[in-house]
Amino acid sequence: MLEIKVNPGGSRPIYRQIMDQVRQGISTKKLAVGEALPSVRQLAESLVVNHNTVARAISELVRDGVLESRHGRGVFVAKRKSPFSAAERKRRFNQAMDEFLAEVLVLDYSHEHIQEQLAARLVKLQGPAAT
Amino acid sequence: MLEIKVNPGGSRPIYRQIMDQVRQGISTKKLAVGEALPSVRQLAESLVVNHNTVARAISELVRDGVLESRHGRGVFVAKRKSPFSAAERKRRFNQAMDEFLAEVLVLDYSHEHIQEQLAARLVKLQGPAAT
Amino acid sequence: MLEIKVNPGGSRPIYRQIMDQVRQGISTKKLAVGEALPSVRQLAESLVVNHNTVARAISELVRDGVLESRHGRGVFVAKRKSPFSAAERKRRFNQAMDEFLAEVLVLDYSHEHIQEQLAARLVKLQGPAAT
Amino acid sequence: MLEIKVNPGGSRPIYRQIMDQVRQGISTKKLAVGEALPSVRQLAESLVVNHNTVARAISELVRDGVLESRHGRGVFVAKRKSPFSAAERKRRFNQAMDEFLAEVLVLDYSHEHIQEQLAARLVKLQGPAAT
DNA sequence: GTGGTCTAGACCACA
DNA sequence: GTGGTCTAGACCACA
Repeated sequence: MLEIKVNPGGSRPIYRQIMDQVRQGISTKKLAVGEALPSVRQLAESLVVNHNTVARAISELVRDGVLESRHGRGVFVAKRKSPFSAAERKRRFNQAMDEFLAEVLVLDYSHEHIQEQLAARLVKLQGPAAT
Repeated sequence: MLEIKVNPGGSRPIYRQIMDQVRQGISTKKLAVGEALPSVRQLAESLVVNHNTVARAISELVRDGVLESRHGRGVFVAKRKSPFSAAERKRRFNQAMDEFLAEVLVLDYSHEHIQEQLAARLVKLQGPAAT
Repeated sequence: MLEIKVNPGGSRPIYRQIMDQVRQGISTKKLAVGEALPSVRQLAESLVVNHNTVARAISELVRDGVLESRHGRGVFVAKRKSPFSAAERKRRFNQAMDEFLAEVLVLDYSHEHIQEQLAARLVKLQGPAAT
Repeated sequence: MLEIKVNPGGSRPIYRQIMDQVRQGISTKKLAVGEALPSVRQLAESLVVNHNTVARAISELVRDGVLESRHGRGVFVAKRKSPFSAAERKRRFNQAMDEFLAEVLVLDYSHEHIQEQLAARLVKLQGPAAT
């Protein structure tokens, strides 16, 4: 069961926060392939958010091939991989990197610190599974 | 003289691009403390950008204490240090990292690849300095 | 200037009808690369449709790389090509073909007729330009 | 005996998949006029599908005059011809073509490729018949 | 019950 | 002015 939390004040739109957390849930195996998500209305209620907002997050994840929707039945974690071409993946990667660096370089952290923090995060993602 | 470039296509707002580059110019000493910035109009013209957009960037930097405005004389680099509190820096850093990872993890790159790319980027930033 | 018409009764959702017509406008060169679209609100008014519906169509076209949005300025026809991998394009093509055939075979047209109709449509798309 | 297969993952509703296959069974004489269909419950079980879904498909086919229900006896293939008016057939055909082209044209395939693929598909359909 | 679409209307961010 | 997000609430389609 995936736990999602949403911060309505933040600068990141709510529907994106939901998308991010679903994707992270999948990356970290908290959500297994084929598993069903809570229904749109249930999620909306538990997040105290309008159902349209949840629906938007989910429908974009479906378009990205991360989820699969079966009308009348529910939404499931898809098995498909990234539907994007290598060029598009690179483009998105670079853009994300650009924005990250723009945001972070301004904060005057050392390059080492930035790299260590990234490494620490990635390790945490691989998970408590590792003993 | 600081060279600023602006990418109107990107998803990053133009006024933020300007702010970031001014801040980086100061960090990297391309802009010295006490140095004057070009006027809003000049900047706007050279960047091919609405002058309101430049004005907004400048006024937020003044508000943050990065720049100082002397009425009728122009805008100057302030002598204050990092304008963020430690807590604020950390918060910003973590948020930027969250967003970066959310974007990038779905692209099916390995963790090693992500780290290498970051390292490569950081090296390039120091780059031309190396003699 | 692109002319769009929408049929609110139809089984195809309005936002998809809009997407289809924008894409066709681009395919048939009625919309040039770099050209601006009418604003979301203007389009909504002329189609007698809520602005959210138009916004949805446009935002999905942006995600598909067909359009480019510049905040505060407008929406423009992008120059990017299909961002999808070859496998994904094939998958989408086959799915569209499946649905087309399922819909059409039931109507008892001859195979020749189906092919001729397709050919006729494709010719028409290339346009009145050909003399 | 007609073999029906249903793909629950696809975007096409299950009840429509069933309807289409019954119709095609009749066109291709796999289902003879007057022949009985399996009961709703049997069909539902063999397709691993909710019986309401099967019931819906059948009842719409009855409404369209493709099948005939004889109370207490079962459901039979009716002797009527194509249940669509010429105008209705044309309308459906054109709409299916519109949607197909809308999906497919953005995928950057050449017109030739699209036509070849269609031809190949149609050949395969006649296929196994060829002795 | 579950997903999908749409309107009306508000409010924010950017140029 | 222009795009973007969100809520409240309705109604439809599917299983």
